[in-house]
Amino acid sequence: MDKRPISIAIVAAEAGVGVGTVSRVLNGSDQVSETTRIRVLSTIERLDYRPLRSASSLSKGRTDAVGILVSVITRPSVMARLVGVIDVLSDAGLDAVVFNVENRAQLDRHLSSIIDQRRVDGIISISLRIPKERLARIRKLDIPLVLVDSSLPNLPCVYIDDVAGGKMATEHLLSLGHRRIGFIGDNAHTDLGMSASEDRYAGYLMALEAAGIEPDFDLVARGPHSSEAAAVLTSALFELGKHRPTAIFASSDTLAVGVIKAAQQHGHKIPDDLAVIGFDNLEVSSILDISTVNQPLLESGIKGASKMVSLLNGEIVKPHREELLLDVVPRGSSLGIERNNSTKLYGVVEGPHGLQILQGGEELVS
Amino acid sequence: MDKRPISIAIVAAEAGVGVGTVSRVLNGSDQVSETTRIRVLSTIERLDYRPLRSASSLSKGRTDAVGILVSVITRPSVMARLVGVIDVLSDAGLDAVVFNVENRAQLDRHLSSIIDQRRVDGIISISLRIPKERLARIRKLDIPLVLVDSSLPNLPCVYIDDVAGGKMATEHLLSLGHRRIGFIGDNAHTDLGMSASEDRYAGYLMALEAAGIEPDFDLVARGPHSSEAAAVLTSALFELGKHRPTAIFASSDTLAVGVIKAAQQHGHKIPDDLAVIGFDNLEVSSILDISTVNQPLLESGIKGASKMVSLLNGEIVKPHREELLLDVVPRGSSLGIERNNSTKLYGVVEGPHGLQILQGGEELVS
DNA sequence: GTATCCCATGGAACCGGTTCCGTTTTGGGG
DNA sequence: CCCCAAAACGGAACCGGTTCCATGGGATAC
Repeated sequence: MDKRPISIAIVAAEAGVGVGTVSRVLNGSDQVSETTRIRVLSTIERLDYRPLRSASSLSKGRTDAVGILVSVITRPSVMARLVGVIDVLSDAGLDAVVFNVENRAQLDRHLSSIIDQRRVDGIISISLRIPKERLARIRKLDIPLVLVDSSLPNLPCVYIDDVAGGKMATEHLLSLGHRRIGFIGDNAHTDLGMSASEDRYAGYLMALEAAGIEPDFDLVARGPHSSEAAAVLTSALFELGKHRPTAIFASSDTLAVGVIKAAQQHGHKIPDDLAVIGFDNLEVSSILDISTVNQPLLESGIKGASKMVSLLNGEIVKPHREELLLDVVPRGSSLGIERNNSTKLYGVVEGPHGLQILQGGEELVS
Repeated sequence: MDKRPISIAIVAAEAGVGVGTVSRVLNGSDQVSETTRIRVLSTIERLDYRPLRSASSLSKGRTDAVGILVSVITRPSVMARLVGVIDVLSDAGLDAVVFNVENRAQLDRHLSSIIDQRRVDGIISISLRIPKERLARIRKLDIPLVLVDSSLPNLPCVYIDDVAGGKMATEHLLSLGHRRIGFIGDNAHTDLGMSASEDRYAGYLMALEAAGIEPDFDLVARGPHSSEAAAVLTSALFELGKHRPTAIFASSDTLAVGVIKAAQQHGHKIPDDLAVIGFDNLEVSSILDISTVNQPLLESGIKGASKMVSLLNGEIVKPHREELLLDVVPRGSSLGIERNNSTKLYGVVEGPHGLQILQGGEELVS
C-alpha cells in the first residue's frame, strides 16, 4: 500500500515524462503533443491522481476563491442575491467562501480574518457597509472588492435607489387617493450599516411633501425585521382609532405580511380598510397578492459576481457602478383586484397516484 | 516600494530571528520566550505581514475549509440548516465553501470538483442523496463526510423520521375528526434524491390505514415546490365538489401557504371549511398561523457541522447517527383558535420619529 | 567549577504544484 | 542528406509556510 497520496512527481515518473509536462497536461497547455497527453492522462487515470489545490494556489499566487460577506443571511432578499453570486462564481470555477455577518463584531472578525490570512482573491459584500478603516486597508492592499446592494465611490458596485423606491411606493398609495399613509420599517442598523429601510423612509417623506401632505409621525413605526414585529406595530397604529392610517408602506415584504396579518386580526379588509404596499417583490408577496416595489435581487448577485470575475481576470469592469431599476408591482393589497395570477401557468395532469403538475426545464430530464 | 508581499523570511530577517521562530509565534507555540515573541509580533505589525493561507495549507496538509453541498439553497428549510452549519464552522475557524446544487448534473460536477481537486478537508451534504458511485469514492479516499437531513449506514448524519412526521401530521387531522384528508406534496425528485415529501406521504398513508380509512388517490396531488403550484393543485381538488377533502396535509409549509391562499380565493374558511397542516415550522407558518410539524432546522445544521469539526480534529463523533425529534405545532389553520401569539413578545415605545420596538440581544450593544 | 538537562532557537528539508530556461526532438525545405 | 526553426520536453528553481533536528546557552544540581 502506498502511504502518501500520489504527487505529480510520481505521475511523471510513472508516465516516463517530466513534471513540467504533467503540469502542462493538467493545465491544458498546447505545448504538449497529442501522444504524450494521452499517455499522461491515462497514467493519471490509472494512479487515480488528484492534484492538490493548495499547492497549485501557492505557485500560482492565487486561491481561486472569493469571500462573500453576507448580512443576516436568512433574509429572503439577501438570500436571493447570494444565490446569484454563488451561481456565477461556480460557473467561473471560483470557490464561494461564505461568511455570515449578524453584528458588527462578526463583521470585523470576518473581515480581518479574510484580509489577514489572504485566503481569498477577492471580496463580495452583500447588503453591508464596510467600516471606513477596513475599507482603507482593503484598498491599500489592492484586494478586489465588489459591493452588492450598497454603494461607495470608486468601487465596483450594484445598487438600487432606495430613496426613489420609497418614493415610488408612497406615490402609488397617493395615486389611489390615500392621504393618511403610515410607514413601518426596520430599526436603523447603525452597526451593519444597512440603510435601505431608512432610505425608503426618506423617499416616503419626499413623496408626501411633494403631494403637499404634512408627515404625521404618529403613523410611523419601526421595529425588528420580522413579520411579528410589524404585526405588533400595525396593531399599535390601529389604536389611533379614526386617526389611523388608511394605507401603509412597509419597507419590506416581510413586514408587509405582518401588517396584513394584523389588519385581518383586527377585522379590517385589505385593501378597502387598509391598503398595503411592501418592497422587494419576494416570493411571498406574489402568493399573498401583496403590492410591492420590485427590485432585481437575483440579478444584483449575478451582476456583482460577474464584476468580480472580470476583476480577477484583469479585465476592465464594464459598468463600474451599476444602478438597477425598480418598478411598482400593483397587486390586490392595494388595488383590490384579486388577480388569479397563477392558474394558467401550470398544467395539471392525472398522475399515477393523484394529480400532478410536471416540473419545467431541467427537472424533466430525469 | 517593495514589489513582493512580505514573506515569513523577511519578517525573520528583520526581527533577527529564524523563520522557525516566526512560525512558532504565529501558531502560538509555547516554545518561544516572551521577549522574542514580543519582538517578532512587533516586527509583524511594523511590516504589516500577512501569512499566506495556501502556503500554510500546503505544509500542514489541510485546507481548513469544508465544502457544503446544498440542495436548492433558496428553500427556507435548507437555508436554515445552512446557517447553522456556517455558524459552527466559522467558530471553529473553518472556511465554508458553498456549492449550490439544483440538478443532478450540478451535483456530479461539484462533487467531482471537490473530490478531485482536494480543495476542502471534508464535505457536508444538506438534503441531498450522494450517488452510490461517488459515495464509494469518497469512502475509499477517506474524505470526511457528514449528512444533514439524510441518512446512510455507517456515516455520521443528522436526520429526522419523515415517515413518522407525515404520520403525526395526518393523525393530528384525524384526531380533529377529519376523514377526507388530502395530501399535497412535491414531485418526486429522483435526480437529487430528496425523498422527504414522499416519505411524509408514506406516513400519511400509514396513518390513514391505522385509522381504517381507505386512501383516496383523488385527494392526492403533487407539483413543483412552490406556493403557486400548491394553490393550483388545491383549486383542482376543490373541483371535486362535495367529494373534496375537508383537510389537507401539505408536505411543507411553503405548500401549505398556497393551499390556504387557494382556499380563501374559493371563499372557503380556514379551518372550518378546510383544515390545513404543513411541515417544517418555517417562520411564515408562525405569522400565518399555520399548523405544522416542527423540526429543528437550525439545530440540524449545528449538529451536523459539529460532527464535522470533531471528525477533522480526529475526535470520536459522539452520537454517530442522530435522529432529531419532531412535534406537532397546532395552530389556527387546523384548530380555529386564533392565537394572538406575538403581541406580548414585544414592548412598543415612543421613539424619536414614531413608534418603535427595540431589538433584543446583541443588537442593543451598538 | 563542572556536568547535566532543558528550553529557546536557527535553519535545512519538505509540502506539491508551476514556470522558465535550456536541451532535445520533430518536421519541412533546400 | 543536411540544416534550421519550431515544437516538445525535462527538470531545477521557486512559491511561503511548517517541522524536525541539531545547536547554543542558561539554569540547576552536585
